[in-house]
Amino acid sequence: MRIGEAAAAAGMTTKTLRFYEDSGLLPAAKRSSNGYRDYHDDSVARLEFIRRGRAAGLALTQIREILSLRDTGEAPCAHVQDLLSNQLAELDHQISELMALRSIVAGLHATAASGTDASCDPEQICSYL
Amino acid sequence: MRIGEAAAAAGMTTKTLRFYEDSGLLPAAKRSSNGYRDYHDDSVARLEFIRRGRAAGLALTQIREILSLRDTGEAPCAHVQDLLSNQLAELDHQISELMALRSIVAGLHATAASGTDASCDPEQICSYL
DNA sequence: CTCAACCTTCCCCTACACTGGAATGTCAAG
DNA sequence: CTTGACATTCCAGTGTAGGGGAAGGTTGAG
Repeated sequence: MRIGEAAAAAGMTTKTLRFYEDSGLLPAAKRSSNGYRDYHDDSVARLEFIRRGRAAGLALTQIREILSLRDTGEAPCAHVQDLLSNQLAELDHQISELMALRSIVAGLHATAASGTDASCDPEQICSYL
Repeated sequence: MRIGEAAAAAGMTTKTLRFYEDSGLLPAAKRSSNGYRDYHDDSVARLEFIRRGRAAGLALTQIREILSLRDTGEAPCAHVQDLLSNQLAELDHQISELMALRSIVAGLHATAASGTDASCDPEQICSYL
C-alpha cells in the first residue's frame, strides 16, 4: 500500500510516516518502480505500536529502543535481556510516577468537588490547588 | 521584593518569572524607581498556584485560563474541576497504555530469560506485533 | 573606587514531535 | 490532454517551557 493509505490505517499523516522513517523508527520503506514507498500490514502494525507508546507518554527515543530490541531478534540473548530489563525498570518507574501524580490530581479533584461556595471565592484562587 | 527574591520564594528562576509575565500569566509587574520589577506576596501566591498547577500536569495555557477567569472576578472552581477531571481521565488512559506496553516488554523479557534458541527466533520475538 | 551581586532588555538556543509549503513527478479518469 | 489526487525531496516553521549569555544599569560592602 502507498504511504497515504498506511498513514490513514494507522491514524497518522504521511508527514509523520516519513518523519518516523527519518528518525529510525521505521526501516526505510521499499519503493515501487515509481519511487513511491510501499508499505505492508507489518508496517501498519508497527505504526500502531508506536501510536500506543506515544499515547502512553513514551518518548520516540524510548519507543525506538523497544523496537530495535524487537528488531535485533538475532542478537545475543544476554544482551537483549539486559536491555529488556532496563526497559522494564524504566516502564515501572514511569508507571509509578504517573500513579503518584494521579493520586495527587484525584485528591485535588475530590477537594474541588466538595467545595462550598465560600471556597470558591475568586479572591482565594482555588486554594485547594 | 525584587524578582530574585520572588523567584526564590516560589521555587523558580527569574527567567521563568519574566517568561510568565510575557506569557500573560502574571500581570506586568510594578517597577521601582530604578526600573526593577517589584513583587508583593500576592505575586508569590500566584506563582505558587502556577507551580502547583504545573505539578498537577496542567499546561500553562490551562493555568492561564483559570487565572484569567479569576481575574475577571469569576470563580473558576467549576472550570478547574473540569480540567482536573480531564487530567484524571488522561492520566488513567496513559497509565493503562503504559501497563499494556509493560506486559508486552515483560513477555519479551521472560522469553529471553528462558534462554532457548527459540527465544532468539526473530519470528517469535516479533510475534506480539 | 572598585567589586560582586543584583537587575534590565535583547536575541538566540534547546529538545521534542511534528507540520507547512515549494517545486516536481506519477498516474487514473474524463 | 488535461485535471486532480496522489507521491517525492528539501527546507523551514510551529508550539511548549523555558535556558544562555551579551551588554549594560544599580546598589551595598569593603
